[in-house]
Amino acid sequence: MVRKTKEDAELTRQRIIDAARDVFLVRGVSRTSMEQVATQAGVTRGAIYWHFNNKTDLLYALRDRVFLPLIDRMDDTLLVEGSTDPLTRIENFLSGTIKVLNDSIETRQTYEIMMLKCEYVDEFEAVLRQMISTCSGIIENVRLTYERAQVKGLLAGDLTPAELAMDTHLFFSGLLHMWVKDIEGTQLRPHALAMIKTHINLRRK
Amino acid sequence: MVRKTKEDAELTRQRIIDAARDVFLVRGVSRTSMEQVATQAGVTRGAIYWHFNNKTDLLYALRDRVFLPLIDRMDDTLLVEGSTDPLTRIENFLSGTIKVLNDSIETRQTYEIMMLKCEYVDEFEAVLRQMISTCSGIIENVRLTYERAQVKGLLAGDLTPAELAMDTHLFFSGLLHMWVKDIEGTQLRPHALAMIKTHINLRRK
DNA sequence: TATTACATACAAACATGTATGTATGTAAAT
DNA sequence: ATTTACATACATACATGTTTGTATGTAATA
Repeated sequence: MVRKTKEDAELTRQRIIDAARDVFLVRGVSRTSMEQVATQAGVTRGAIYWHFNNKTDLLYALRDRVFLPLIDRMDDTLLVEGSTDPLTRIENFLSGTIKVLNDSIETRQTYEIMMLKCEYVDEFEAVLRQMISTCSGIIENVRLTYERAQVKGLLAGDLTPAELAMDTHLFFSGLLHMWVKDIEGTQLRPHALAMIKTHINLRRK
Repeated sequence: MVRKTKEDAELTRQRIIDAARDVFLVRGVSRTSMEQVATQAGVTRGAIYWHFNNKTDLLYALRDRVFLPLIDRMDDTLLVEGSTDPLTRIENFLSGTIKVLNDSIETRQTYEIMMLKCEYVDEFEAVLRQMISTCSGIIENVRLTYERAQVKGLLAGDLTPAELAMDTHLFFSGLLHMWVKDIEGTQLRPHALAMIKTHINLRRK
């Protein structure tokens, strides 16, 4: 039994998180035992319990590693006025998220676990509430961006930015769910970016 | 131990399904033991195993009781030409599903269990595949209905019926997910019908 | 030396599926 | 109409296994 440096301990911790992700993906969170995670990580259960209080904490760590960077990215894409028009900024925000899903297997798998492989009961219901709260933030940012588009005369039809933002949010929420469910990546994934473009074009004058 | 008539046995079976739904909703499918379902149903585990092979079969029964009628309803609303125009038929199909969710606690709870309280692993992955297959059928029916709307000159913009059908499907998929997640029914549920109307209006000339 | 980052051992609880027991329904024979 | 044989619809008991969390041990770091 070899004690480690702090850096080594952190590597062990990350290795445990990676292992959890692998096993959660196959077995689902509830049916995964801590022994299985330990085996996958090449440590013992004692090590897991040193780093994490329980399975839920492990799942939190897994989730935070992926979702926090995504949320940080959101403000950059939507609210920072650059050379692109507001509608293109919304499109870039949506397609950027799809690109991250395409590029990062970690992100992809974490989404899949959160959407299809865990049950929102007990202490985990709070996570659902957080997700809904994050959605409210996103909707607000999209609404603000649609307002900018309206001011610039870019919007078709006579719907309000709030209505458009809600419609877009529901569209994108559905897209994410269907994207994740397209496990073999043949039915929806190849078309996701085109669908986003279509969606934005539907509201462009 | 009193043996029952066939009719009584069927009542026992339905009572077990109802009990399972109640317990699954609170504890999640995986964390629910068959003993808990038995207690809730007022029978013993032996009775459950008489009627169902295992927990997965019980979950199938629960699901089928709700989803089969919904799927049957689909063709009626979309494909049967009545006095209403095709866009209104799409709107009625979408809002009709929301109305069923509002009116039937059983439907509502089953959706919640299927979306938030179970993990799609092992034998249950097949259910996910079935759901995706059902979605394809819905998309096709919506596309056909959008085509009818196009022939009648009701569509705004220059998108194809296939593109519109896909956008609508993703919107509605997102709406269902967010609707189900609005557990306290205060954030999205009161506005769902209006959002559907908005969505359809966005494509009406 | 004290603390850390683990590994190993212990204790307890729970859950599943199956075997067996039992009372009653049902159809057929008398 | 009564009796019998069988099947049914459960309840109870059995057998087995797994999993969790915690206590304790241990080598290395700080």
